[in-house]
Parts: sequence; C-alpha cells; structure tokens
Amino acid sequence: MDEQIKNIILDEFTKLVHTIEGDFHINFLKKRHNFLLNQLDKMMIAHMVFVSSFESKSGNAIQACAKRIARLRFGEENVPQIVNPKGLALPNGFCNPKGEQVVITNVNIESAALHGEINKFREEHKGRGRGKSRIESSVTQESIKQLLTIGGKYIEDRIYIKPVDLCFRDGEEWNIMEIKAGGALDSSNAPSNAEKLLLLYTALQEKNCRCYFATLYNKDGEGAHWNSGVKAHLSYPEMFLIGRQFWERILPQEISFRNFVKIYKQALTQIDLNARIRTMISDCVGTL
DNA sequence: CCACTCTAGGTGTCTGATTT
DNA sequence: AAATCAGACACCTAGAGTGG
Repeated sequence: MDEQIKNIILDEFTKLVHTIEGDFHINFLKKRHNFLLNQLDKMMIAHMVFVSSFESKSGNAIQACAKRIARLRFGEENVPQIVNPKGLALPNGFCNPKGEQVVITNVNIESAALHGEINKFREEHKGRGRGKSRIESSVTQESIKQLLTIGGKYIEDRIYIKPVDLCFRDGEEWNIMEIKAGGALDSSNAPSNAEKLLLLYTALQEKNCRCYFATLYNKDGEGAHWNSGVKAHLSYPEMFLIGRQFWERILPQEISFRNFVKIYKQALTQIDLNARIRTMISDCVGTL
C-alpha cells in the first residue's frame, strides 16, 4: 500500500516538474517587466519565479494525488470521474478532456436566480462580530439541506456539468470537498469558494451528502487552531477538514498522516526535486 | 496567436477586543 | 495602560481554457 501511494505521488509530481521546467524560461523573462523586482540579482528573481510557479501548479498535482488515493480506500466505483448518482443520460459523445472530476446534474446551475438564492442563503447565515459577541456561521451540514429544495425548483430537461475538487461515496454517504493548500483565502475569494461548494451540493441533489472545505496542511501548524476568512461562511469545525483530518479521511486506514508525509518526502527525494530545480535555475540564469 | 476569464497559489496591514 | 491576538479587508502572479 505504501508503494502504491508513493507511485501516485511520483507520477503526478514528475509531470509537475516537467511542466515547471518547460515554462520556467518564459516566466523568468516576464519578470523583467516588473521594475519593483528587476534590480535584484538574477538568482533571487529566479527563485521567486520558481516559488510562484510551483505553488500555482502543485495545487493541481496534489489534487490529482488525493483523488487517486481516495480510490485506494473507497474503490474506483466510489470515486467516479463522472459523478452522476441520478444516472442522467449524458450527451452523445460526451468526454472529459481535462481529466478532472465532474458532477452531472439537471439542476440549472447557470441560473442567475439560483446563484442569487445560494448567495442569499450564505449571506443570511454568515458569521459576524468579534470576541464574545461573535456569532458563528450557521451554514451547517443540517442547514444546507434546505438548498436541496431550492435546487429542486431549477431542475430542467437538460444536463449541466460542473467540475469538483473531490467527490466520493463513503458507504451510503456522498462527500463533496473543496480543497485548498493552506486555505488562507482572501476576503474576496472566501465567499465565492463557499458558494461553489454549496452550488455543487445543490446540484448533486442527494440527501445523504456532506460538504467540506478541506486543506492539505494546517497553515498554523498541525493541530493548531485554524483561522481563515472562510470560517465566516461555513460553520467551523463541522464543515472543515484541516490538514491531518483531510488526509486521514481519504487515506487507506492503515496509513497514518505521519506515514503519508514520510511517503511524500521519499517520493520527492526520489524525483530529486531540489537538485533538478537548482540545475534548472542555474541553466536559465547562466544563459542570460 | 492574443485577449480574456476563471481558478490556482501566496502574503500584508489595520483595528478593536481581550488579556496581562 | 500596554501588549497581544483574532478577524476583516486587501493585493499579486501563474496556469488552463476559449473564442475571435
């Protein structure tokens, strides 16, 4: 099992390193136009370029890993590429080119009126205030059930498709997850991320379904109290899976979070990420 | 091929409530 | 009263897809 997980990480991160190497030269040159930075030495700028690129790309890579790991635990059939619990008829020749997981629904998720209702729901249940007078968000696993009724009004005789970060069936229960790396979303991103999760829930139209805002790690340290703007829009902690909680939810039960982190480190050592990035940077800077 | 849009990731500053 | 902390609000760059 350890070996299977390691191979998944090797696979996804090898792809990642190739795309970073492919894009690096152009990203580096683009930085020349930023006069705030271009008096710094080239090495320094090159490192900045790498960080930006890695952070942006690695989210997709780890999301792909998470999906494949969940399949080890729950089985292929419970982590379908195309989530279609109602068995809706797919359009002829439907294919999913990007390889991401999608939800199939007949709820009109493009309807401005539906978006309005979801926005209203989130806004009315928003947490507010500080300190002792703080009122937490009342968007809970229970209160979101009313979105099913709301969504029912928008069912149409056609198919809509919506990408989802991770969606799987765990026994009788569906789980929808919006995954972020550290989850420190800014205040203008937080509401839209919460609404995306609620929209997916509304689209799925399943009573036995839970929604989670998940992060790959706890940005304040594993086990630490977690804070972010998203907490104003989803009830904490029941709608959240932070760091270890997230991984232990999808990892096969015999693999602990600690063990997983170890496997990840081994995989990246095997790819020799550090040395490859160093070589990439010095090659690029050296040609200028 | 370029412009545009959406999503991915990140960090910083300020203020009032709470604690010391 | 000073120090600390949590919450609110804010900005930047990269990548993928799409349509002209």
